[in-house]
Amino acid sequence: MENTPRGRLLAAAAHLFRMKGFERTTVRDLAQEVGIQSGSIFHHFKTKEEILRCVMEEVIHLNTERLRASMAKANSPQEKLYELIRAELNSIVGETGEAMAVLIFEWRCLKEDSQQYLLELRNHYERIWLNVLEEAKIEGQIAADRDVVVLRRLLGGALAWSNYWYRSEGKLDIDQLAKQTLYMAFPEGL
Amino acid sequence: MENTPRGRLLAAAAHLFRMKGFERTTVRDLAQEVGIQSGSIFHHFKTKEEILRCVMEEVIHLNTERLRASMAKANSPQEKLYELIRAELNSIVGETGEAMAVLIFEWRCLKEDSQQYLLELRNHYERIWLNVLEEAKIEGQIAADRDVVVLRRLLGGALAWSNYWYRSEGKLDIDQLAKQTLYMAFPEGL
DNA sequence: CATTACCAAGCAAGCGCTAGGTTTGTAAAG
DNA sequence: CTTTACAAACCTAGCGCTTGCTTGGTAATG
Repeated sequence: MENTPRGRLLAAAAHLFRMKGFERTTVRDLAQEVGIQSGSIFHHFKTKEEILRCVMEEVIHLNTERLRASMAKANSPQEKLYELIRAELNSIVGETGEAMAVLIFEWRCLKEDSQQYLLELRNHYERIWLNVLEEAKIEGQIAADRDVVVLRRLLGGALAWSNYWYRSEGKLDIDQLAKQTLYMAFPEGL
Repeated sequence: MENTPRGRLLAAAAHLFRMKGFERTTVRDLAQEVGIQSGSIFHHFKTKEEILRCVMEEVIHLNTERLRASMAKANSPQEKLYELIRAELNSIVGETGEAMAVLIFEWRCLKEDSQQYLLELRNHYERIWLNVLEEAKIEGQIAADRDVVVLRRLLGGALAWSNYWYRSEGKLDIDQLAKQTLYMAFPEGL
């Protein structure tokens, strides 16, 4: 996030929303976190909900870009699968982890139209995944009788969950976890 | 849930908390759902938080029992793994699905001591899983270089996620999904 | 001298929860 | 049977507090 008043607010919001949840975080909490008065927030954002939407929008954009970048350096389908997993894992347990958790947990706090808009962004992200999975299936890295959509959902859940339990200070580093996940999801490819 | 005023309140609470979240659900919403006045709720529960705790407590107990029951009819480690997956999947996408989602999403709304108490119940549940996984590893159904705790977490995430996307009306039934999950997680055993 | 960033004060609405009284179901006592 | 007793279930009314947000103004920057 940029070091503007707006950027600082979004960073603080991601942190507080993650810790306490959107509803339990008051605009006064948020204001205190960045050292301004609660009313001043509404100079930067129209509503509290807009802050949430911006946090989510930003993290989706960031991670879609990350996913694209990781595809650039991968060649074989096998390598692509590993890089996808590693990229998503980094999104979830890395710097953007708080915002990712917010994206998942505070979804219901958005109004209908915000949900619709973000859903489209999210679909672009998922398309990247599905394209690679379909390609890998054609090339035989994934067994013919497996549904790639179901596979993506199972895998997405497994990865998303790591936000809950994974701590980078532990003995398991991200690349190891990515390998374990790859091994779990794509035994045929190894 | 029993058909008592209390039971009806808990069922309605699970439903509303799932749809709107704990904070966004007011005691007035809840009262309207069961057809009483908002003040009457506090004849049955001391606080709103207690309602949440009871919903969670009940679903953990229910599912632990379900897990135990499913173990009773399984023999081989392989069969046990399948039954565990099937049981957890039924907890997540079946009747208790709403309460399960509440357990996951509204955790932060609990006070510290409620969290501590429920964590212990949750640990009993997880122990059943880990015992079976460790047994399966000893018997060679799980490769020696795989960490069963990590495996359980990946698998737990994949299953929990199904609460998001799985609809029983679709073409994929629960047993099929359980098989796909088993296949993903334990390729060695097949 | 406009734009951006902020403060101070407070409003209207909604919140969880309480107090005190009323109804309803049940079962023993007369 | 009827009466009495009593607790569980519920209602009415509203208190005290917090919430998101507004308004009208000030200070600093370029």
